[in-house]
Amino acid sequence: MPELPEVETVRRGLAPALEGATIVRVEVRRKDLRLPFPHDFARRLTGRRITALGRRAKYLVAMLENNEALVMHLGMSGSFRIDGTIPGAFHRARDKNAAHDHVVLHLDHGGRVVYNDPRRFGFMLLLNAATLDADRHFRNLGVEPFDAALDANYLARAFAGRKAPVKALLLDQRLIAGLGNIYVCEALHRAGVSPKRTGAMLVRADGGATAALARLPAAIRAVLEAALAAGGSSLRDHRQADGSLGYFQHSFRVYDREGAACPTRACAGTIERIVQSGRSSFYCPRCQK
DNA sequence: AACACCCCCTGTCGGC
DNA sequence: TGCCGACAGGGGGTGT
Repeated sequence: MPELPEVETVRRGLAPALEGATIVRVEVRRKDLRLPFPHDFARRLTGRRITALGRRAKYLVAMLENNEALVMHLGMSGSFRIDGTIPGAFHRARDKNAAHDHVVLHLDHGGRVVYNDPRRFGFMLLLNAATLDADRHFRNLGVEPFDAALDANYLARAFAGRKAPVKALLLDQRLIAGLGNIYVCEALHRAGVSPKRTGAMLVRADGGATAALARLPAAIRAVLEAALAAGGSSLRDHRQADGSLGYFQHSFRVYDREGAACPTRACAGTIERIVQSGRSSFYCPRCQK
């Protein structure tokens, strides 16, 4: 499911259940997800206290007292739910898709955090917290969208000479970490930039950002902020850890709206769907140039 | 290097 | 109703 707003919403939902809690038992119900579970996964988690739950890009990072970090990626269909009695947290009943409950963390306060992932594109890692940034999953990650380092100059340098379409470049986690297909489509629409434009086309001959490129950082942050305020987007009934449904999908301007009228004021365009690097792009050919 | 394509896996939906 | 192909919020590997 998740892009940055969804992962961050999951983090906020799980934090009351995990931070300060000690893992007393771990159930691992299969040998792997997208990747094999780390060696001695359950044993290495058992008895450990979680000091903080953070996020980097689309990764959740649970810091353990013993200087290891439990890194969790939700892939396309991963979700967490909280079972049992946890002060300050919401709970929801187990659903019928319990067949895809792959990991259960039993915590010392009596509650459980359950990882469910039908497609199993998610994965978990146990890494040395001190050298997390050097791990192959982290070392190439680009700037966080809310970091001030994401500005017109950064994009101009990153896009210069690139023949790939801006759609693909914004999806590249090595440039900006945390964007996915939905929010790239939405940000491009807000900035009035066609997903088909190449990186190089958005950079001036002198290496500076074009006006269109300069609109992107604010457009990215605006859509992410709005999505965070809505608790993320819920597709196919995906629920947040607290059982609630994010509702930003009702605010999509282009994503999954092929054939609909462009919502831009005074634009008479119609949203189209095209495929770029194997993934759908939704945009308005009229107001995105 | 940079880019396009394929794969992992399961579920759902639209068309016939 | 059932079957079948297309497609889905990600990311990593491979080949050109």
